[in-house]
Amino acid sequence: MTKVRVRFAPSPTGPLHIGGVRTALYNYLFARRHGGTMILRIEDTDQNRYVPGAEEYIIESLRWAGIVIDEGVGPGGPHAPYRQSERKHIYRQYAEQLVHAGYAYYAFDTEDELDALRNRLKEAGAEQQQYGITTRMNMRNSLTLPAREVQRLLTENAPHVIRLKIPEGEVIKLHDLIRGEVTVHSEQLDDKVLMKSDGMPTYHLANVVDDYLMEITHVIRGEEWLPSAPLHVLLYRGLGWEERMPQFAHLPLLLKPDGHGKLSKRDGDRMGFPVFPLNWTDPFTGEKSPGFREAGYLPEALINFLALLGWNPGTEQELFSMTELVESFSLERISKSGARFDIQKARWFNQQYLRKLPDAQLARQLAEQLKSEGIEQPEEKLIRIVSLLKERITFTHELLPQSKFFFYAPPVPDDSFIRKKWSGQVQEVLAAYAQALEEEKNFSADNLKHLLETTAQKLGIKAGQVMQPLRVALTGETAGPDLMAIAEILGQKECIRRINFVLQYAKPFVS
RNA sequence: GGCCCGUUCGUCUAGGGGUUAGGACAUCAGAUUUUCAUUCUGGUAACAGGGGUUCGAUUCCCCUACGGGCUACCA
Repeated sequence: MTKVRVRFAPSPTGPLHIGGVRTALYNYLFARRHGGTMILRIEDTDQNRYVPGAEEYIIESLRWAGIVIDEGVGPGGPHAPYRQSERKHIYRQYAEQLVHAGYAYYAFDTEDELDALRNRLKEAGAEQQQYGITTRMNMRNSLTLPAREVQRLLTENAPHVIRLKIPEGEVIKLHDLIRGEVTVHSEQLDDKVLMKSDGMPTYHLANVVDDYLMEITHVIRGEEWLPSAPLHVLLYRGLGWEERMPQFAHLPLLLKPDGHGKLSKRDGDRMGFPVFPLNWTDPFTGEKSPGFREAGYLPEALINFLALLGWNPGTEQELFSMTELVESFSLERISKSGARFDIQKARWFNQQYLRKLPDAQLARQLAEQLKSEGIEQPEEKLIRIVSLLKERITFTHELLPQSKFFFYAPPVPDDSFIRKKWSGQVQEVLAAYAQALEEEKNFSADNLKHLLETTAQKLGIKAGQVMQPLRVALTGETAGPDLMAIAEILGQKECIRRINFVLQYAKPFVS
């Protein structure tokens, strides 16, 4: 096999959709698996839909996700430029080549004329309203107009497009690596515009020309392109490039978590999760879209989650590093049907990956969060705190809220809690415990626990019965990590102070 | 509407002519724990329907239903 070359070819019309990230990922995995090249091409042939910042957003998203671009916009390469707007000058000659070979034609119809055609067909109850085999001879184009008239219009620079001339009565077959044989009758296809009147190519022409020129071997893209794939086959054929036509693989779509249709930004907003890799603010409307990065997802977790949405390794392994994904990836194991987007599973992956993070790294994150509160703490202490928390959280941003009591003395406990859990006996044990802590030299969790047990025992009660009150005294919470480990970190003075504070407060309730 | 693609637990999926139809997330129950979480154990839960082919079909074929995509001088 010739050297694998694949491309990810988004259009810069807004933030990159999460489905686009998955498409990029599969391209990347396939390239790496076969020692090939991953190319980024920007398909900005629609000047009306261009959104400033979108291209940068795409590049930053891929970088964050760990998808490395070998060639294309960014790193450059032998086929530069990789932005289609900058390649504008190269498309027209191919379109004209098609015209000369009889595979395409000039069309001069105005928008009104096209509308009229559609309406006419609609009223006549036609199955499809298209500019094509059955209708092209009724329109104003180089097939119907005298040659001299066409020539005149062209030299006068009259607005026109170039349309593909779909052949009649042909069955177009293409082999899709995921779906197998796909068959379409040419009558179903319309005479797609190849060159627009603004001089830009449409997607169909540009993608075929560029894929050929850039020596793309495999086109891996979303299923929404499947219906136009036969058209592209015709283009390769007309251009005389059929020999070097890339292989196609049309990926199943990412679907809404509930209901029907493909995943959209609305679903994320509605159900409270991102559908974009990074935060995005629309430069025109100011509308904000949340991103996975800012929502606290680790790129490795998101990638792992995405990889398994539509592909599986055939083993029971669930956790994959990028390297492992590369090793096991294959197009054959991509499923054919769309995959519902289940954010629960994404959360689970994040939890798994968060646990694997070194304590020092989590401690740095916590230090960062504390900084915004104007608090500074020794790294060594933060590492101890973080090690207590890491198995209990899903996102790093939970670090601060879950550890606040280490840095702030808790407020007085709820009256209702006191009424339920407090007693003279509890009060007595806690007082004795605070007393014992005063004299304690060894402030290790083990020792503190032992001390609590013996203190409680002496007063004829089990340690378990004062655990909860003690937790509230120390942390202000009724749930949390191992209390004795917390006490150890809090330190002698702070523990005693907090216990005494609560003792004072609770006195009126028990006397 | 037309065309194309698809359909295994709630979700992601494995499997495949004869299986107790497997795993993961979620969910439920139990165990552990000073609480919560974790962890461990166990449970509930699926081959869309109808016809063929076959000794036998969830698996192969056809039809129906349902779902999705496309149907622009957008990608």
